[in-house]
Amino acid sequence: MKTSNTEQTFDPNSASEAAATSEGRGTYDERVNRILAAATGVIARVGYEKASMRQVARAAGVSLAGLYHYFDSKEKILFLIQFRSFNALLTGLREKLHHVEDPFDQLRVMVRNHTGYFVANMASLKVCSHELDSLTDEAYEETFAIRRHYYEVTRGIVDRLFDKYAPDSTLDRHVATMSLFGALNWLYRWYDPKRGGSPTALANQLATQFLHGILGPPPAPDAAGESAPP
Amino acid sequence: MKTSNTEQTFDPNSASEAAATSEGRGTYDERVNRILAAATGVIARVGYEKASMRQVARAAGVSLAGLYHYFDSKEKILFLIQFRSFNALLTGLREKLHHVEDPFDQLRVMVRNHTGYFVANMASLKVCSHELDSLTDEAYEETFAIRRHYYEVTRGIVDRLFDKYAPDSTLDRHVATMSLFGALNWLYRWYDPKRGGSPTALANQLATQFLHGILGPPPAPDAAGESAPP
DNA sequence: GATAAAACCGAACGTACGTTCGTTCGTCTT
DNA sequence: AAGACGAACGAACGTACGTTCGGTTTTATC
Repeated sequence: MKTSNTEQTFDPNSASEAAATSEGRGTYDERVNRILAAATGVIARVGYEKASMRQVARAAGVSLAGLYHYFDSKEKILFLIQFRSFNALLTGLREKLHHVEDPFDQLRVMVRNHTGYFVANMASLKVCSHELDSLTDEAYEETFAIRRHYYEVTRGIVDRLFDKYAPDSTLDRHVATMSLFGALNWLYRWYDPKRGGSPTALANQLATQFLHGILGPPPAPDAAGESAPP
Repeated sequence: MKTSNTEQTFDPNSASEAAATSEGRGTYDERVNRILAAATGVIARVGYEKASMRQVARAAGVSLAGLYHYFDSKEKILFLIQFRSFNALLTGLREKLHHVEDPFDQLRVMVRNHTGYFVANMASLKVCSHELDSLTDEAYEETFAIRRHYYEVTRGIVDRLFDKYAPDSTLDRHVATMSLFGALNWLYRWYDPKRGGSPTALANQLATQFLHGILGPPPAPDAAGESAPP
């Protein structure tokens, strides 16, 4: 009995209860993941609306009807791709933030986490950045909720940055946060891991630009000792 | 005889030779522009692939067949929307740059030009930012060429900024330029003119963040007199 | 008011899509 | 050996799409 995908709900927990019911070629979860990976590639290349289930089936090495044995619908495939990516981004970020205190370092952790996941899963994050509005109803609401959590965690870092290092700044914090997301979510349009610099250099530069951008030139060499970042 | 749209080429010059051959409801060009505006709204709302010619025709107040009297194909409609927007962005920027010398001010001009055109034509720029890869062959090449020119003008400003104010910076100038485009092209995802601040405040903040971001804190209060922006 | 061109439209054509149906083939369990 | 179930597939269904065709109405010119 398969637990999640053949049901009608949008519960994205994908682990089967039984570990390996059939070993024809990998477990059930492994076959799901392989098909999802193929679908991610196709959707990233041609876009969700233009990607046909026949294309996905061919790329995954199954028949068109076989595809529907694993997924209820085309939208469910997109939902799973997005939900898993956003979830990985968010939980990865929350874990890494536990070990860091200063908002200056937290911002660097956030940028490194995002670019790191991007470089390791370029197709997935392209689909996440480009197909934000392709889901409908509950599937949309559910991914939207995670994205809002991701925003709020990031916004919290930005708030603490302003409060600690630039409490008198007139910059709008929402605009600042969204400009950071813009720089990050635009990566899929131009970054080429073969030609661009190393992922770490990319993350460092994006974080540095953002930090200098909102903290600006130090007010003047006269204030108290807590005005300069460590 | 109509000059451009009914031909098979992708020449986007839209001015008819005869000023007003028909006055039923506006000139030929006015009718073309009204249909294009309606198409822009539909494509911005539901996406290019999902937008049907029937939907566009209904929004424009013409029949499905009547639509094909003005445009050869669906792709040509998207091409015209993108070509005209990119062209307006680029020529507007080039004009405004003529009166400005310092790269610091030039960058502010660029950001103001882009955000200003965005706020005045939100649907068009959403289509331009989101449907970059929906054109094929010559239509794609032609819009790609303008986008490259737009990049090169902006990159020139960034280069002069670095050369004049931060010649020893280790930041990658391509990454810096693309992060600026990311912040600008992501606007359509979140900026709401009713709730967000004024467009000028938005432009000022984005320009300030970018300038401080790449110029960083002044190296130290010991260098020569040309290290601080005017 | 006749004539020609432009403007416009209802109806259809062919195709590709997402999804479903009925069935077969193995492989477990009993 | 029998039964049950997961995995997989070929073929089809209904629909919506982009585009075209043949014709009618409107407008401009003489």
